[in-house]
Amino acid sequence: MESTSRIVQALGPLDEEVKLRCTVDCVIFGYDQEDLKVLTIECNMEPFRGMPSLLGDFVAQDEDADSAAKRILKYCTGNDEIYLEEVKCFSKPDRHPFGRVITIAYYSLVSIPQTILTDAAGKHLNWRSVDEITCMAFDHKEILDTCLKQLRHSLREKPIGFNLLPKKFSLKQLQTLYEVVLDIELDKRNFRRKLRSLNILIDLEEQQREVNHRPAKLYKFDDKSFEKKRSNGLKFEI
Amino acid sequence: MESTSRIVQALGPLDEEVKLRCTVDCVIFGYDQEDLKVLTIECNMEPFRGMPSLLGDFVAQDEDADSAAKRILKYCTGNDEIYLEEVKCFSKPDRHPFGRVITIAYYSLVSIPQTILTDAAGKHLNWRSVDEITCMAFDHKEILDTCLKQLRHSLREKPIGFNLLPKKFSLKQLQTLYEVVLDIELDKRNFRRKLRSLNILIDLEEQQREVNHRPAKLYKFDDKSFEKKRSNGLKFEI
DNA sequence: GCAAAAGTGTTTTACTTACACCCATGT
DNA sequence: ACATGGGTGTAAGTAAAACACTTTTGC
Repeated sequence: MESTSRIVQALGPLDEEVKLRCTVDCVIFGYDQEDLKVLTIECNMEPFRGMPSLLGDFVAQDEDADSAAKRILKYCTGNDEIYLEEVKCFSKPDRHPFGRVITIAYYSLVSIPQTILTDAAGKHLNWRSVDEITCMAFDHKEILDTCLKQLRHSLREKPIGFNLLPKKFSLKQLQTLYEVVLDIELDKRNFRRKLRSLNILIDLEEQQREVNHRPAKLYKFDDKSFEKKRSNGLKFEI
Repeated sequence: MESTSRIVQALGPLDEEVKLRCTVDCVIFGYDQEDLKVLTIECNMEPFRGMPSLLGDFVAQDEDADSAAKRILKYCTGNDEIYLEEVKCFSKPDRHPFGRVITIAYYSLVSIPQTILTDAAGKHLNWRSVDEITCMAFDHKEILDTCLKQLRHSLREKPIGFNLLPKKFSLKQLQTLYEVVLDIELDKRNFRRKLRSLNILIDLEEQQREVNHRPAKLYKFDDKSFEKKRSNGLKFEI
């Protein structure tokens, strides 16, 4: 630091060299009742050509980072009412071969069967199992790992798992989701008791159809009720 | 989004207008056995002249955001071995009167009596009680509030409170710290039992001196032992 | 009627909460 | 000897964990 004034002024007029590019990258997690997947696009830039890349773009002049992330979600899925959480800024000086670029990383959560990838994007987009991705363009593998860690943490302390399921889901589907993403085993009866006690599910009085076994009851997440309970001190924890 | 290629390429050569300035702001929390305080500097820029401002600076060409934050800590305190946590990116297009500036906000934790503010910075720096700050330069009040919320959250789930105390501290000091920062009351015996069970404190077999009552035993935080226990699944929670 | 998954209670154990007295030091 | 805060244990209540059988549907 050259002088006090830099810090004192904090933000005075400066020369060009401190300007840099800023992007957002979205780790779009998807779930299809099997695997946790992540949406990738094939990179068409050397030296990463052909490698899977996260979905990202520059932050435009007239938008903030959140808006840029939502724009990407809308672009890929036609929808921007999607759970979105900022995770971390990646800013190593040499992280991008084309020059100084910092990236705000986000993750978001969708149910794969309920998500229609838009035509324009669809041609290039792939859902890949997070377990199977070993190598990605840029530092995207590091971003993915960081976001996955954050997802696992948030999943245990906030009721966000529902975003990975269809609007209507069975308790078994919900339990399996937690087991798959967190790589743990849960006791069926204890899991159900816990959710019953939280009182954040609405019984749709509807059943699964066309399953060759006893059909499960369907529920939806009662987000309004949860918000009310949370402000009264309800602690969600799986 | 104009075209697929922006997202596909993710980061191609672009014109100048997407470049912007990036700063870090540090919410340096300090504790003096009384109040939670935050380090501020008097803003010398219109239209915020005279108002308290957080400590911040531009991210330099050859450093990442973490390094910039550490540089600020070193500049203010002569020390960069300080607890530091990234919180959020602030990026509204109109947040800064001098043009497009995005800011990565961090908070850090120090014990005020153990912290010597460096001469150069000292002239302009003030510790202010977080309760008493109503108005700050730029969007720094919003940044402070966000970081304070994050601190309160992290304090309950990670053993970081020690960073606000001297290296040697009594159990009473530790309890009071939690009570002050979280604005709650804790039961003395239950608090002590919990810490004993976590087994993350080292009894220094030393006592307070020059107090006009029974002297308290002094402890230090056993960070190495905690890291070992944490990787074996120990959950810290106050 | 059989295969396949849904649904349901109880007991044991661990953790959390509430609570009151004696102890060591300085003055 | 007294004022001040330091230090300790127990009992009751609540939440977590472990565990097995009956029910409903499709074929």
